[in-house]
Amino acid sequence: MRYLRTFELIEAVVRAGSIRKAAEDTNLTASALNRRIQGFEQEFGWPIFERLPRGMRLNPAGELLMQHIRLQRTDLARVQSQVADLSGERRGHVSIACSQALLPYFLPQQIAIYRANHPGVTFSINVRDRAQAESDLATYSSDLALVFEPVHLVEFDVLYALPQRVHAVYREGSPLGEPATLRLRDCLNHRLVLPTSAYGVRNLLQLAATSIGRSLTPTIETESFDLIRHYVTQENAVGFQIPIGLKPPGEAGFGHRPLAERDVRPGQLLLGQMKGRALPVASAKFGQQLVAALEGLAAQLGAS
Amino acid sequence: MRYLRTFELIEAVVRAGSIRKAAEDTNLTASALNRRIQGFEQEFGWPIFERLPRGMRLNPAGELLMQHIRLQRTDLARVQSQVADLSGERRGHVSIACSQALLPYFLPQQIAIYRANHPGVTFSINVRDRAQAESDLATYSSDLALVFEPVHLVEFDVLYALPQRVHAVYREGSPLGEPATLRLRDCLNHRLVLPTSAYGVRNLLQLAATSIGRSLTPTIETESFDLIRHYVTQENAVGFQIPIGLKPPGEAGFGHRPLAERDVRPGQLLLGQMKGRALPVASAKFGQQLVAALEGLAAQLGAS
DNA sequence: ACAACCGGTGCAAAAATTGCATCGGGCGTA
DNA sequence: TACGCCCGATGCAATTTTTGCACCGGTTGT
Repeated sequence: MRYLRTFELIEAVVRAGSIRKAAEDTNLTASALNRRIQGFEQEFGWPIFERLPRGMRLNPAGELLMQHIRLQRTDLARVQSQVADLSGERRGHVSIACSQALLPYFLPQQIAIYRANHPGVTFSINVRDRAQAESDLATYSSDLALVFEPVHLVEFDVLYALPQRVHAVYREGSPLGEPATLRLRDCLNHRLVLPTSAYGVRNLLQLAATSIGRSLTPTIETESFDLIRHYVTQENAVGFQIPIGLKPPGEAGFGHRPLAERDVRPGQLLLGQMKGRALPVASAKFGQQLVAALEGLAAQLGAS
Repeated sequence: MRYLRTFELIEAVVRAGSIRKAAEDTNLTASALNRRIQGFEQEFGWPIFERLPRGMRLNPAGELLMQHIRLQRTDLARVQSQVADLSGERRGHVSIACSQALLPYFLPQQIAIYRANHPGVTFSINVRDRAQAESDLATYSSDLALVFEPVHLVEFDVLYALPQRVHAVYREGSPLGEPATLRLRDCLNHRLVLPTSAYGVRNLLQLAATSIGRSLTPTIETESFDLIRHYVTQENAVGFQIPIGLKPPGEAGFGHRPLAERDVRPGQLLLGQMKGRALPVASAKFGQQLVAALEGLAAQLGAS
């Protein structure tokens, strides 16, 4: 869009940190770029950049303007998507920020189902921890977020909440599979493979451990849920996951079962979008599908 | 704003209904304007106008685009207002859609109070019936709406709700001033001066009359609340108003008192904005002041 | 002291926008 | 049926805007 060019240039300067570098990125001369920025500031009424000896940085007015630019861009995308929809084109793009737990089974399956009906729709899956996922929504980098135990919840519109108990993950044959109820204290006597504190599972465990006067001393701390799952098959250790990322115990290749609810409270897997935002058609519909799928899981849990 | 020029031109064409007329309004040639529209449509990807033998009309895609244009415009205004605010300028503009009942005393007083603290702020007061007020919000023509008994309430964010009983208005000395409680049936035996059915007061009365098996046959039906108030001093008739638009009975120059609640249910005077919208600083602050003022009135009613 | 950046500016070349003249087509009226 | 009127569209030249080039003054780090 030609008329958005000025905004693109402003964003380029923000990214590059200086006019000269941004000029290279945008195939323009520093002088031309400089004058467009100056021209915009004059029209806008206030400077939007601080001029530093080493380049340009947004001032507070500029930060406010950037919000506007982002909103403007995504709202245009929404309009175009709606227009495409009413033209019967059924194409579009879905951008979703999600926790790692959704990657192995849930999301691939849901995306495949959706794309079977709408082959013209493309997807971005942005793997984020729970704080990042929310800032993704706030900056319009993602349309939807599917995260476990988000942090802030302001500006976050919850579309669906699915309770998830924390599961312990262990090598088949481990004594952890034996007792009728799995208690946290039993797990803590094993070697621990834990996600970092950016993740909700760690957070829930931390709270639970503290309340029984224990501390969490992980043997392995990692950002990769995949590694947690696979490590417990190598060494006699215990990891923790939420069940949506796990196959049933029989098929998984390792054992897993929920921790007692009185020890570790269940967390919530939340599907949400940015508050008050009108989503592009494709994202809105995919969101509806996810809600239906999560409702199905909840019903299944309730039954079993 | 230079980069919004294309949008201005599109709006001019929408208003004028044809390129040639819009060209005159915008001091452009029909040819230049035509090519800008065509250029935009090409960039946008779809035509936004239907070409009729007698001119241009928006197609559905164009209607969607207009929403975007309006949002874009008002969001820019919000940013500029916020920037002005952080520059300490304390200027801005407040646009409010309101019922006639607010015009005589309430709004003038509130605006004066606000302007005493912020002389740089200007106001638009758009007098609207309750349906129009909501569409004003939806098209971003007004930032706030202060209306009695709105119709839809979707897309409407209620900032404050003040219950208002319907008052009968009558000439001083009228027998209506006498009974301990004023019943609707007593009023209906008088000549009636009623607002049209676009207004909430009429609506409440209609419901009440129907439920006691009576019908409303106005002697005078008008859109002017001012006329209602003044007419009852001329002829021995009864009008109806909400108290926020009336001085106390002693000072008003005519009598007024509430109808029995069991006859006519109280309506609600609602202060609201469009759902999910971030208001310009000046409007948001004026909204806060109105909330405080309405709370004051509610406390006063509760006490008396 | 010097090189390497930075943003800003005068001036001419390049590119986009605009105005003018004109075309073809639908619609109402005679 | 014919005519005038108003509509949007387009080729071409004039005009305005944007851009590139060369260069200035200033700060930072070596």
